[in-house]
Amino acid sequence: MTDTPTETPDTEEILEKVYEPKAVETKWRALWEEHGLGTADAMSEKPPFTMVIPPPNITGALHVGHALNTTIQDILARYKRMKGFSVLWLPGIDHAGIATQNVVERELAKEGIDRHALGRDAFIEKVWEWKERYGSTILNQQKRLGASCDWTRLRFTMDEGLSKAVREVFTKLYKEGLIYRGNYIVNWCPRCHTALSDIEVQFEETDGKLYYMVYPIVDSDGAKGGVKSLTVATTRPETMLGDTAVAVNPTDERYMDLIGKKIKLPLTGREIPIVADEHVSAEFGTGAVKITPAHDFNDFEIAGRHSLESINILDINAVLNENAHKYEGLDRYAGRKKVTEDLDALGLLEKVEPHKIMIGECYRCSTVVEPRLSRQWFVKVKPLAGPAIEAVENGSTAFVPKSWEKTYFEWMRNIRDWCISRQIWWGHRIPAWHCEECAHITLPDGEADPVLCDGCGSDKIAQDSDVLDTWFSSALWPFSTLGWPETTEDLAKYYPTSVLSTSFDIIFFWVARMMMMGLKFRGEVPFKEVYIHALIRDFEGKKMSKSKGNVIDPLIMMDEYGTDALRFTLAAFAAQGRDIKLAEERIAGYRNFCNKLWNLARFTLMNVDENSEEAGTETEGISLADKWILTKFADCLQTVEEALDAYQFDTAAKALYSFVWHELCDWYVELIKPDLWGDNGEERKAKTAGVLLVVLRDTLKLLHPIMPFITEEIYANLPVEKDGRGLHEEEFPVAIGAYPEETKELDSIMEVIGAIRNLRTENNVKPGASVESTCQIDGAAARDTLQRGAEYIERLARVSSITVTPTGERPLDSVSIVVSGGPEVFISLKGLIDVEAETKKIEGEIAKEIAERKVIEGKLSNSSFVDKAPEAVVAKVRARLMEINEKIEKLENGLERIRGMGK
RNA sequence: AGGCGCGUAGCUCAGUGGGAGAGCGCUUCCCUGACACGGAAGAGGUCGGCGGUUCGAAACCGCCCGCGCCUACCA
Repeated sequence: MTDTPTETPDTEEILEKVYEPKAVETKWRALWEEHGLGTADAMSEKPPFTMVIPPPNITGALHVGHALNTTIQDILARYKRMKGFSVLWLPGIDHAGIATQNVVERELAKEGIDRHALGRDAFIEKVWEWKERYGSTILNQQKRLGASCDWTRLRFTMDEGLSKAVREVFTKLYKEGLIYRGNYIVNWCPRCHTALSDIEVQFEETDGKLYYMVYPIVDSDGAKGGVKSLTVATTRPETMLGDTAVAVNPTDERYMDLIGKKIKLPLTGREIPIVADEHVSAEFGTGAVKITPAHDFNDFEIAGRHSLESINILDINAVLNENAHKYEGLDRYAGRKKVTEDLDALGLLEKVEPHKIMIGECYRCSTVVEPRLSRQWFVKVKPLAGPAIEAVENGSTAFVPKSWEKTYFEWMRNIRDWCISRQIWWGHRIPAWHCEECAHITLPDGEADPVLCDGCGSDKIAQDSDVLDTWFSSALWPFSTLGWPETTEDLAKYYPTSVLSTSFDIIFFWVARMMMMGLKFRGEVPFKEVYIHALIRDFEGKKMSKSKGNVIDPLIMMDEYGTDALRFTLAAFAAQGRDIKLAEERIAGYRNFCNKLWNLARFTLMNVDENSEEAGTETEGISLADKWILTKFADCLQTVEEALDAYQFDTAAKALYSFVWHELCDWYVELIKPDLWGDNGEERKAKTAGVLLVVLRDTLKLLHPIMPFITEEIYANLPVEKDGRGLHEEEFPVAIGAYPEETKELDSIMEVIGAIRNLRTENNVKPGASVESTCQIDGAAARDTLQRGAEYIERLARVSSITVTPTGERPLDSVSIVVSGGPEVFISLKGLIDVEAETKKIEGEIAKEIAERKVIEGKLSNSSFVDKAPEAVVAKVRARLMEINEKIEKLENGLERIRGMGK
């Protein structure tokens, strides 16, 4: 390939022809870590910028939602670092109690081991072993994305420090009466064998049935009209075994006389009362509701109001228990079948109708949850929610986009007590000790576990066997990770955090709870802003899920297209307030962009040397094209900066894309090639090479937060002063200069180039052939501009000669285009003109312009427009009218001449 | 049922009171000394519908239609 080794090295030796991300990414990941890129310095004088990563589930693997959120945070972290902040981006993972326990139990099951046989301590040891082996998977995947977290401050919710925070918070809340224990109905997962909080249940609309069951009334003779029975409607007939009442609305005339009477419950023979309750809707079903307090949330509340008994008919597996008598041992669905069959046989099943119902499923294992009565720990949330609501109302914490505040308020204002106990082993064990002798609950005072009962002094106390909801520890994340409850430098420097980036579905689980805990225990909001990013869906707008098989795996995408391409895609689609429909072609498109940038760098390296940077920094004597690109760069810089400050990642990405591809590559590089080849002297060559280098250097800085790998690699190859710094350590660039007048000039020259190119294509001129061109325009200044651009026009439009004249005779054998507000542009075709086509084209043009003129004239003849619209607008419209008139005149002249040629 | 959001070029989406835009796809031509993961030139839209406000509406307001999501105790 290289045959002239004595000359400047062949470009192939500098950079590959096509960008190959793999090696570059591996190299820079290692170097960044070596350089301590993300390591924060709490002693720094710089202002702090803090983010805590939403800790991913330790059992998880990176999905495209993580990839988006990690990318967003990394863009912010790198941007803020370059802007001079002391950035702490703190990474971590949560212990995911239920999910992790499930995973480890499944592993053990393969070896035929049950956790109960193993025992609690041994099992937990197994979980830690598992964590050591697999727990870093997702962290490594985040590193692969380029995440510039402070990996020296990595935290895990089960760390000693964080566990200390959990115990401190639990104890304090209990002592203040904000944590209590009680027997309530909760969501129960019959597969995970634990209680779940309200929001851990996901509702799915399902095709269910509404069963109408006949309940005989005891002593019906006394009732008016001799009513002998009552029909109730239910979606869960099997629960009738646990019915303890039937309720009707007190104002429902159909049933008024029955209130206070009794039902003889079929199949069991129990007698239960008919009660009146406001909650019952007379319109739905039959207006009479069976009440099963142990297995329905509403029924539980109604039971409370009427002091009804609760009969639990299901065990922890949702299998009917001894209270279900002869149905004992059937699971809930088999029980349903048998109960309905038996009722039907007795003639007590009136009818069955199809009915849509919302069924709750466990968010970890999708098993249908069972409302179940049990003793659990709860956080009394209302007193904590108040300040958390206020903090958002008064702007201490702001949501971006703001519309999410409504969701937050909605939930916070209707919040119910939070069930925090879980009947599993993996997690923070509840720091409460029960006394065998007096039933008193003893809490630790300090770090040591209590040994004696606070109440009676007995030493027969045992720690509660439940663990806390994982989200309980997550709620402390913004301050527990900084060292709380110790007083630390990190806490002083970096709390409250600056922004939390997360997805909307986590507002309830996490954001709201962090707000409550942060305010309660730090007296300050945990973050000043909450950026709610988009949800990623597949190309059809469906939620991605493994079962649908429509997931886009970010790891595969990184393999195939490069990490920068994936990151850029995610940024470019991260418009606020809208879901992202992601398709693989998008990523391929931005892979091409990476390659474009790469080749721009190759081109630059071929044309610059170690003196170029200095030459480019001094703007004296630079060319029209140089001034143009510096101006466009300044515009791009401003757009990117404003966009990133406002979390408009799509705007930033698109501005960069269009600047690099269309302005830098398509125009500037093409314009300056003759300069770089020395056609216009050595001085010009050196100057332009300088501007090219400096613009590329600063463009890399702008791009770096979004595409860290490729920009770092190119930057390392540029002959610019680095002082041993990598791009990630550089400051964000500032504009070198802006030249609006010259930029306008070159823009108008480009329009002429566009016009000539258009004429060439329309008239089938071979791409290689040169043509003669004439530009006619009145006004010396306009002609000067074109004259100054003559070289550019000749080169980029392949014109052999260009003549600039005032408006006048049409050149022989030519076709033309009128540039609005610019010249009439001709190219000569020497007898190759298709007169008919040309005539048609011009006629079409004229028709279009006349139509527009009509609209504009209409505006101007409307006195209220002229009077009321701002002057600038009216002036603009007037100028436009002149432009159009001029254009029409030229077109008409042209048409006349063309017609003459046809004869 | 309530809340939020969306409906702009074939597809994905910007635009949010004064001349309809981008990317991808498509058509035609071109391997010109950074790049075919490329270059040049094009075609393509009653801005969901109907009313209203305004000199002026894709944008603001109201209603309607369609779609999505979240919340909810109609069993």
